Amino acid sequence: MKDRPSRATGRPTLAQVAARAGVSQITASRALRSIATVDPQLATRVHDAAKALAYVPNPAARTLASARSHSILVLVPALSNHLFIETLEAIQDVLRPRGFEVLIGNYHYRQDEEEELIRNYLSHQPCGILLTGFNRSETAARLLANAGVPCVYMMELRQEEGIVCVGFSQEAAGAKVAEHLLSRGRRKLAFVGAQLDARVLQRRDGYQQAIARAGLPPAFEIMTPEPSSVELGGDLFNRLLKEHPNTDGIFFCNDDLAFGASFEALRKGVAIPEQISVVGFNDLPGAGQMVPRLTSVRTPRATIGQHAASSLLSLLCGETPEVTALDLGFKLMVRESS
Amino acid sequence: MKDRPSRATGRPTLAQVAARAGVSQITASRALRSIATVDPQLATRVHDAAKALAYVPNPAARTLASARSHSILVLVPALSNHLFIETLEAIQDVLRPRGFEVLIGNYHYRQDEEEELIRNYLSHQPCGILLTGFNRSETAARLLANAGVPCVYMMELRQEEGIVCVGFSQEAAGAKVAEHLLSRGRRKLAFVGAQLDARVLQRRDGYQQAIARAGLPPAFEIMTPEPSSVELGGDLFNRLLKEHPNTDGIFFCNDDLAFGASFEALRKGVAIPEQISVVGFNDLPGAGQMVPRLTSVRTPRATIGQHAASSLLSLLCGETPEVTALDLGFKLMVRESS
DNA sequence: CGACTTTGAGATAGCGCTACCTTATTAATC
DNA sequence: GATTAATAAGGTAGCGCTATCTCAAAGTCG
Repeated sequence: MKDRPSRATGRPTLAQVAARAGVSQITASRALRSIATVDPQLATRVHDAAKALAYVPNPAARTLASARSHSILVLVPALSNHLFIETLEAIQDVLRPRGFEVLIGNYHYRQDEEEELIRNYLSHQPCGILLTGFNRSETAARLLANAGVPCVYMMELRQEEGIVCVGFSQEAAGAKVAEHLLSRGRRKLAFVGAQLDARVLQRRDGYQQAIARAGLPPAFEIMTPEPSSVELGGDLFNRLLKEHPNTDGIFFCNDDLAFGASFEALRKGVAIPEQISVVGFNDLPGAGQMVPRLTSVRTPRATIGQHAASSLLSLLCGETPEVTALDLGFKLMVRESS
Repeated sequence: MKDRPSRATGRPTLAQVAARAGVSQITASRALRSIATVDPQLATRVHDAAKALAYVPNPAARTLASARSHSILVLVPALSNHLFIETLEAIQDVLRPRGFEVLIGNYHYRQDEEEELIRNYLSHQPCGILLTGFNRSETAARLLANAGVPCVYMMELRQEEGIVCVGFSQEAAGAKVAEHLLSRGRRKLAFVGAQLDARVLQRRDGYQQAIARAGLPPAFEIMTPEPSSVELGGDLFNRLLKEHPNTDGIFFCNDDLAFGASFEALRKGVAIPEQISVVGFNDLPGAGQMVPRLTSVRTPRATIGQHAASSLLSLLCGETPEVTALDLGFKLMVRESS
């Protein structure tokens, strides 16, 4: 048994820790991984030795030997949206302290890119994957299934055997917005959506259904696949005013669009909320400072990240959560704009 | 020589590729890594075999054997700031197609957290590191130096032997803002800064120096270490108006603060730019849509990421760039607010 | 109380690659 | 034409860990 520092990094190896603790290498390995079958007294000796040598395990060696890394892949459709940043941060706050490394994959709302990322990152043998929603290519889904890596889905809910997900009902949120606008006496409603991912469409559906339930004609829809931006919000608002000048309530699929619309309204002298009520989505920082302060749906994005990460940890321990579809709800923040 | 699929992933191994190509494993390895000493004809055979088997190298094995991974660590002070997201995206656009994996470390503007991230990620033996600015703990700097990993510094410039950096002069940008406000006839200037990192202070210095050069008294400063936010911008603006009601020009250290101030001004009826000129920094998306449209300094954050990544790649090839401090400049976007 | 299980520790053998050394082949030099 | 130098391929031996098997010691039961 050799016990010398690592060739490359010059850092101590497990063999050195074992030698110092006076145990075999494999016992040291087990002790450091907190595997039950090691005597507590020996385990303490090993931990002391590791601390004294400032031992840090070599992740590559660990991954090669065990065929599973300690990294967790998180796939999000965008980083430019503050929404996912907060989710990511919450995930990291849970996983990093427990010794997991978080790999971030941004697929820019593109299925082919997501597929490519999955293909690439699977070669790193992640021990778990966090995914956004359920809408992905057949191939991507098959890759995930074949890999046999535990997955947790975020943002959307689905009651299905073997699927663990954390989110809220996008439909219910859309419905809530419709009910709010109706309660304000608005009757000529519109929906403005961009970057039409599954969740935007679900919100739209919930919104329209609530309007239908109230016995009103469907909301006019302006939808574009372009990426959302403040600027686009202004453009779509102008288009809406031109096509349907008597609109009195608008649900924007996200706050960025609503911000842009608000600026245009200020500029054109369109009175919000007197002439038109405006509601956004996500309650991004800044929504409460807008002029007028923007009504928006606060989504539990940080909490979703936190619970998704925790659920994944449970799965890694072999536990099966009793609640497989965790609904964290949402909150309509009513402000001046409606 | 065994040539069977990987135990864990079931995926083909290098041995299989070699067998199929009728060469030794090491030759296959060299061919796939494009090492010159292999016959072009053999190399083609190897590449064909790899393609036929859909071979993907095992990064853990590669890292363990070569004591160097194919991952590049990028350390940024925040993800919540759109600025760094754009830089990150540009970095990934350069590095991912070349087979490098990008590891993102967010240290939340905290030196101790940066140090911890460096310590942690060095165990993954990254082949290069991209850092933000030069301001870090002694320990962090020593860790980096000892690791012997090529580094490129972003956002700030420093002419120093052996340091490769890509950015722009924060001082010059600050000075440019001062000159612009002075050219608009503003004489009672202020500087409002939050999240006081080195770059904010450099902008402030440049701003004050330009004011001094014009023979005017220094700008009044409101500075707070709190994280920047739209809301904070409004608060600091109100504080400034109370303490120095005759201020006629404000340089906000970033756009978020300027946004918040603009909203407060609208709400209070403070006329921008008639009563006070306002200038932001970074020219975030939305600055051009604000009411009034915000004058801001457009920073080359995407280009910085792109060039920093390219420079790092050069260093990895053993090349030494002739320009070690690449100044990408900036552009003052003059709009309605000034 | 002897056969059986349980438990904790160690020895061994890789994981899938690449560094390094060695050998075979060809080119270059006097 | 013998010696040296350059070049290209292969053999071998790990990288630093963990899975798996083995074995001794201690507990359990009818």
